[in-house]
Amino acid sequence: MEDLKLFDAEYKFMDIIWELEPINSTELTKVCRKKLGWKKSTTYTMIRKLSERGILKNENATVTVMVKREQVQKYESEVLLEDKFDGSLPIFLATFLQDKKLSKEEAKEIQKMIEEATK
Amino acid sequence: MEDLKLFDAEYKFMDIIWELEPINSTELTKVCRKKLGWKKSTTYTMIRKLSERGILKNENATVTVMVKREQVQKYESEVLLEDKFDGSLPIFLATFLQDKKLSKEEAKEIQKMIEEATK
DNA sequence: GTTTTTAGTTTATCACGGTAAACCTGTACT
DNA sequence: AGTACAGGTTTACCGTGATAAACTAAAAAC
Repeated sequence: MEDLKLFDAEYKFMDIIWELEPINSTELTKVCRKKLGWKKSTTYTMIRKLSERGILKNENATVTVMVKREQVQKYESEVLLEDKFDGSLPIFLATFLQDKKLSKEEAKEIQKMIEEATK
Repeated sequence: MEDLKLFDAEYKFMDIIWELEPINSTELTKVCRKKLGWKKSTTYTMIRKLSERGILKNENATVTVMVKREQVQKYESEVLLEDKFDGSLPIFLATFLQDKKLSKEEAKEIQKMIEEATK
């Protein structure tokens, strides 16, 4: 699979694209100038690098994504769990929930998801 | 609070220390040489940088940690959730659990933790 | 008393992520 | 014909994380 690891600047950039795609590339340079303070060439460099990796596509001056936000989120979660928590969701939760309180709604939502993921 | 963000090399290094601390610094250079392929000076550079940040301590040639593994794990989890999932545990879980199955034991464990974190 | 080892510090190199200047080509407008 | 702008590419600089060479000083071993 393509490498879904996004560096910080790449992620900030993708965040904009996920929100606005499909978007004209010149328009995108303007948004990035405003939101990230980037020069035009910086945006085009990013576009090129990310298309080389199959993360997005630039055709006829229109930028569209090849990889959905969720795929990246999932990938990042799995890497974190794998690297830092021995791949164990219970261990992750035990650590994460320390000193935290959940609302009844959140708890219910989660219980339901857990049930549905149980074989 | 001190900055708990650890870079990749720092984390690999801390992994060793969390396992072996308290450990003599010369001994540590040998372990790092073996497990990470590092030269002695690299290990000492790491020791110095991490002690400047209050992550560990080196006294009388004995290295001990000031920050437990769990604190870093928790910090990293919170940053990921905050940055990538809008700080929402349900959203995180919905994404993470896609195409995943949990064993009955895992599910039970998790249900219990959720209950206990509910006010 | 000389060599070896321990326990570091100072200083430097290198790779790479982040950012951009400079340049180029085509097209639309005047 | 000349200017303006869209839509890029080529090339490069800069900061910093990762790694280490070279040097030092004290203690231990011989």
